[in-house]
Amino acid sequence: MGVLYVDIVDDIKNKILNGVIQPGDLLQPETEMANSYGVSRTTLRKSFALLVNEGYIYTIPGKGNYVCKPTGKQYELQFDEIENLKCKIDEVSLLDVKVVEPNKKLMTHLMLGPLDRIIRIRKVTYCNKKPIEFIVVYLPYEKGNPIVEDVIKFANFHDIMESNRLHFQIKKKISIEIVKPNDEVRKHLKLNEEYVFLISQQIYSLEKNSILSYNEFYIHGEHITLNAETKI
Amino acid sequence: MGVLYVDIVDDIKNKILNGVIQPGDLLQPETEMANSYGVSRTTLRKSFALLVNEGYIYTIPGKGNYVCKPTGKQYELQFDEIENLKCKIDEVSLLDVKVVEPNKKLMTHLMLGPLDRIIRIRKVTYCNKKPIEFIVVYLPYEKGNPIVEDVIKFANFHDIMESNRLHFQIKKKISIEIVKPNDEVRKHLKLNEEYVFLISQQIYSLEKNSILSYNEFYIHGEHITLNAETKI
DNA sequence: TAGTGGTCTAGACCACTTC
DNA sequence: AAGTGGTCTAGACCACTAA
Repeated sequence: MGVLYVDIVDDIKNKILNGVIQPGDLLQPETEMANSYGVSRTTLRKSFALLVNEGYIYTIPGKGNYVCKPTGKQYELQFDEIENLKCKIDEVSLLDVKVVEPNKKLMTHLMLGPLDRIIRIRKVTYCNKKPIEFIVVYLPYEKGNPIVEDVIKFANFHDIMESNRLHFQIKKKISIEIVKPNDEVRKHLKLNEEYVFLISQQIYSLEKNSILSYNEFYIHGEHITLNAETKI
Repeated sequence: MGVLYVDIVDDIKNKILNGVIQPGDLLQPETEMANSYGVSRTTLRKSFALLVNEGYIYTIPGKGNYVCKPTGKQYELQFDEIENLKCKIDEVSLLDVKVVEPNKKLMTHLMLGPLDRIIRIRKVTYCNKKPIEFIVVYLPYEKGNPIVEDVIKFANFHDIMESNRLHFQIKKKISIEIVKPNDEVRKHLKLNEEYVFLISQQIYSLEKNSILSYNEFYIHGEHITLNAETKI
């Protein structure tokens, strides 16, 4: 007896849960169902929009609305190279900034050719005076690229984006692995035989349809836990 | 010149990107903005619904619509204990099924007391005849719990849910860590000194407001990469 | 051609915030 | 009391799917 469209959503959810409607089933036409609920088609469609959004049903124009088959594999993960660390950061220190030639991996991740040049920025994050994260940022070399300065100035990419009004126009992908770090990484993180989390991140500009940055975060396993949960 | 509400969405996105509207800004009232676009308030509200959904604006009833400050930390992650593995599974072998007493960790994760009993099911996943994943499933002990059989029968939880019509009524949380496995895990995975991914998973029943299961997946680092990306 | 969902309108009433 | 967003209606026209 609350809001109509919510009541309808709940009712349809229940019908799905109780097996009255099965995954794959075709629902009644909108007009018909609106009548049987005693609401306007507009209101019913608002309910359907919610159900689609939450993954309960899907629509094929000209055909009808169908009950989804459940997947339940989709999780939401929050990741920020600074805030996700378990401990409080003392310092993010800049190691070096250098123009490098691309190897195969970088050419792939930054979508560049062998003649392009890349700016590499390396940082180490300290926590209780111990190095726990080794960050490598690769940027396509462009004369006077303002992002380079920002990468040096700001600790995390989030702050860079906020400062730059690139805001909504970017897409990021990450992949999470365990790796045995090479000597370089081991030296900077003062590790012996431990394995580390490697989170590689690609940042796309939707506007220019190019890759803004490829980053690698090597994180001491003890200092990070990633948490994720399914939505609704 | 396409669909009206999409054009409006694009226009507002552009205004945000070009700084014409800034994060935190209050937008014109809906009625007013509908007039200036020359559309009905209903259509304008459809545009706003999309912008809210994609994280561009948010609404405070009685006050107005505001431009969001960007976060860009939210990723979507797909996880399934079987399908995410890099290699093809030969076999999922059942090690044992046992009623165990809860330790502190289990009491927390399953929200049980010290007198409750827990069913523990352990499995090993093989790939090219090598063990690569060690699975431990903990279920609250209930007489004739049908899930126990399903856990034994099905390889992954997804299939169990599909078989059980619990479908949409569950919520899952995972946390991802690197751990140095104990002797037990090391034995089953035939490991020496390697570290492993530990993915712990809690499965909630929204219906009964209880925890259906607590699972641990120990996965050989070489055989899994988790991928996630920001939405939109 | 008939049926389906997709878009859009103009107007009504409500609850909430602000003054 | 005035202004805001939240809900809801009844009806119109369109594009697509299917027989």
